[in-house]
Amino acid sequence: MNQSPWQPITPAKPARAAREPLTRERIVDTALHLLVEQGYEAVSMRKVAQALGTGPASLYAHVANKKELDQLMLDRAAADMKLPDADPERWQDQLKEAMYEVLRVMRAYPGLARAAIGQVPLGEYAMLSTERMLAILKAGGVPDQAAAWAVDLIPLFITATAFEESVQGAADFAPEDLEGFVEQLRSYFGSLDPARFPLTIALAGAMTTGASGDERFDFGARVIIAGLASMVPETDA
Amino acid sequence: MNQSPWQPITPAKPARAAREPLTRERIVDTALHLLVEQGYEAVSMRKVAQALGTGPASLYAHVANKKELDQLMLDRAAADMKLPDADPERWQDQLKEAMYEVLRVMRAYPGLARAAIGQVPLGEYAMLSTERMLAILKAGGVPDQAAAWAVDLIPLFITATAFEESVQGAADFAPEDLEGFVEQLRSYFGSLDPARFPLTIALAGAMTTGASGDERFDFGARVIIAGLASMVPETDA
DNA sequence: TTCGTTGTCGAACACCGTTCTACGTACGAA
DNA sequence: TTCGTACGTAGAACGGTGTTCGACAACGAA
Repeated sequence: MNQSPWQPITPAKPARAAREPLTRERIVDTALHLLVEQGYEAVSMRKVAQALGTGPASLYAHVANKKELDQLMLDRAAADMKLPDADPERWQDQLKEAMYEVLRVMRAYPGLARAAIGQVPLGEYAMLSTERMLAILKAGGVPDQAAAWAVDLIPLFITATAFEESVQGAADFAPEDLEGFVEQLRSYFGSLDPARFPLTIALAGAMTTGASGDERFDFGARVIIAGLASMVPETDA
Repeated sequence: MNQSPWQPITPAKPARAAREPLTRERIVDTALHLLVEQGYEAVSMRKVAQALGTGPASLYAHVANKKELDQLMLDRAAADMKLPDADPERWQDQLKEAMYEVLRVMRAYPGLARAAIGQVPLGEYAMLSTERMLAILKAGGVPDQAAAWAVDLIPLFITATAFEESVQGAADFAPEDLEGFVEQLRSYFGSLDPARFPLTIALAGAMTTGASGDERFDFGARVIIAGLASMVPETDA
């Protein structure tokens, strides 16, 4: 403003020096903020850059690519997870608590599951969660190999659940239409050919139960925990 | 060729009438072929149209959008699944067979899991698979509600597994590098801070076992089947 | 002070799904 | 047989994506 407009001596001193510099941390912060605010679709390199007042190319000095940014967001989110200390007396309850806690964080960052699925979580916080889950399993007497695979299976289940929810959440219909959709589904099941789909028809009600809420997730958690419990070698007690 | 080039009487009669017309079936065929040949990334509306010798806009007369095309591919693939007839004596074995069969088809169409996850499979063939799986579960005495949720949980697990594999398959490193990657992973686990990651270090070997092959999947299948078995109410026998 | 390294960032590339719109062709009605 | 219309075709374009290029500016070391 106070400079001659016809002779741009150092063109406006872009006020960039005044602004705090771009860092990996600020980028992840902004990305997560965008994720919480507007969902996973909104987290594009362009939108993150725009939110930071710059162009997309600038991000690549701090982040290798979008996938790495996803991983960084994931690990930042993993820091929110508070898993219980292992208590041999209640390992099954604790395992379920832990599963709900992971799901809670996944839900807090809708769409993050999309980044998490199929990626080995190597971030520090994610690995701390794994460590705690291993402790619970070992406290319960689950054999080493089973425990090792379980800490792969359990996040897989939770992530897939969260992914599913995020897909449905990102779909066109609003959550309040969900009940109507389920109703539609149930009547569709009921209208099938009874000769070919007898069980689907008979169980139409059961299959469409628990579309919202945690009933389905809780069932999966129970199945997994019971399955793991069956692998604990019998000792005394 | 045999027409005067300077006076295009009926401009070349675009040989389009000679070509068989576009149909939904041909589109799905081409898309699946592309999927098998080049992976999920290659299945774009543009590439499918190009393979059919036309432009992307033409597809929209037969297919609502990409998502519907994904669903159609999925159901076509589901037609390949051959699930066993229910036999009460061997329901657990049969359930595992069924799970492997679904996985086999998912693997035959790499990346299809990406389309399947989070979608209620309503196609005819997909629902026939569900029906057969319900039959196996009911033959085993699994309660109705558990069976109904199980036919949701089981495909979720399989799809997530296939998804994971397709992500790793689409990654930069070739499958032959996988062993090296696993080795790297193991040594990374081993180099962690023993005070904070004692179990991760102790189980580094177990956690990196079965990266390729079916060991991990088999474990998941065993856990789920055992968990379901524990829900079968005890009767005689 | 000069040099070289490093972060910044507008522009561009090659894609993507989808829509608009003009154009032919084919078919039913007159 | 002719006409009108409705429908499938498809080029072009819109707005979006991740990523790369290359010019530029800022700063620390020599």
